[in-house]
Amino acid sequence: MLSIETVRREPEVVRRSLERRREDPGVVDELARLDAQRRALVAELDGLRAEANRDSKAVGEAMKAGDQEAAEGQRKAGREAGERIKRIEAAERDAEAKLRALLLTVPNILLDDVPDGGDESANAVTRQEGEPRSAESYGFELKPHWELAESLGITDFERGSKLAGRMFSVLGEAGARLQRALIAWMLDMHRQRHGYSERAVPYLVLRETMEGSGNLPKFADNLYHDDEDDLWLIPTAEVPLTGLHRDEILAPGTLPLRYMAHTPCFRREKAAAGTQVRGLKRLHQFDKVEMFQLVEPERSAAALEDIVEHASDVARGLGLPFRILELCSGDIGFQSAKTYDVEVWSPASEEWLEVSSCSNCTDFQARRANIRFRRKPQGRPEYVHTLNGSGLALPRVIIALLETNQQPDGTVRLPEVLVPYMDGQQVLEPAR
RNA sequence: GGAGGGAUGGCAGAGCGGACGAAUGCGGCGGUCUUGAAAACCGCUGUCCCGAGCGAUCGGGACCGUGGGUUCGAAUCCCACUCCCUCCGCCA
Repeated sequence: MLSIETVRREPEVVRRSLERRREDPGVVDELARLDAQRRALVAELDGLRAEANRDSKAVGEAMKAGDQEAAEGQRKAGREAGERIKRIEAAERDAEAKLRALLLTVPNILLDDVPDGGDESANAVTRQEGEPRSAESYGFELKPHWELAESLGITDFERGSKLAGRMFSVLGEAGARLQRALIAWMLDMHRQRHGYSERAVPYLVLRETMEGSGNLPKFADNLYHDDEDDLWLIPTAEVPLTGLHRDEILAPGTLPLRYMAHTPCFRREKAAAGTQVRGLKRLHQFDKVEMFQLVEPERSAAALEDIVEHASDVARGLGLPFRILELCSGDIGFQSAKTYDVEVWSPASEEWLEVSSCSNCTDFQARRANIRFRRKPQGRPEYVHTLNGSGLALPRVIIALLETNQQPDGTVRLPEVLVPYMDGQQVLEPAR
């Protein structure tokens, strides 16, 4: 959520950011109108309440003085003021609710250094590591991951669909073990080398928690929801991790905070309904390791670079060629002020797969979730900046791993770092 | 699911319907003392909104789990809800 003060004082900044996102800047005027309306009501209300407070006090004094007549007069005045207050209060509440509802739909203000562009074609490749090999260079016919995964016992899509419908999978023994190894290795790396503290969080959260991270009210369509208890299935661990310090004022010296969590992620993928995506590339439920940071505002730009590096370390450690994309203004998500994507190479389909999206959400989520900090014990509270990044999304890592390391006989070599996590196993072999 | 108890400032913990943004203690900050530290003593110490000022700050308003109600006036009375604790039942 933007600060209404920003909208009031620097409307042109907000407008320019919306234009760069290819969104309608008209909301800015509507916000200004609602804000002015609300402030006028607040001023009137405060005046009336001051008056009513004086009346009440006068009743007490008159009674103490034994002047029943004066007390009754003041009592009547207070009663009348109370009635007016009730009316204005209702109007003020209404104005405030309207303002907030609209404010909740406005995306974060982009950082200045975000490259301009309308869609993903304008995203800039900032760096690449490892050579993305062509399918041809392997010297044998590469199998696409969905074939490898089925033959190696990584996936069992038929049974996945039987259990839960389309875009769900069952991981077979090899897949389940491989995923568990990857998760454990990633978490260990982020803890030991990058200083993240692990959390195990709820996968179902309250509406307020979803609002805090920015997923509601705007993106309800993409979320699974339990009507009976109004609980929402998380689309990413970013949601509960953002909620962790909701309504808190962090003491001096607390920041920066680095959290990570492994969770399943649930996405309705409504937009993808009807599109043909094979295998593990797009699922309604997938596992992910998520990194999350809370930092002082002046440190968030550097922290974003750090997170990208932490995500890169995962791809690097697995020996997967990857590249970093700097998203352009039109492609950046709602909560984010600046985003980098990390993509790994899929040699069989010869395409880059997004395995991580690293975002600096500045104070946007902190404001919604009301997460503040103090620089000094008696200092004024300020909003923190929040950042998140996948580290990494598991199904697509598995895709790249299988395709990149496959051998002519249909087996797949495992990266060295995973061997200890796989009980010494070095090669995945077709299940019989 | 049933019965009972509770929710007050960073923490602990008081609070006859008016003088309560709220005693007291602890903690924190600043100071006195000290070579330094501790102890002792003194002072300060919540958040948000509106308005004024470049600003230190000042004026007004709101907030004692949340939402409603009674009243001229609610931390205090009434109702509903949420969460926590204890006991019973059920359960991985």
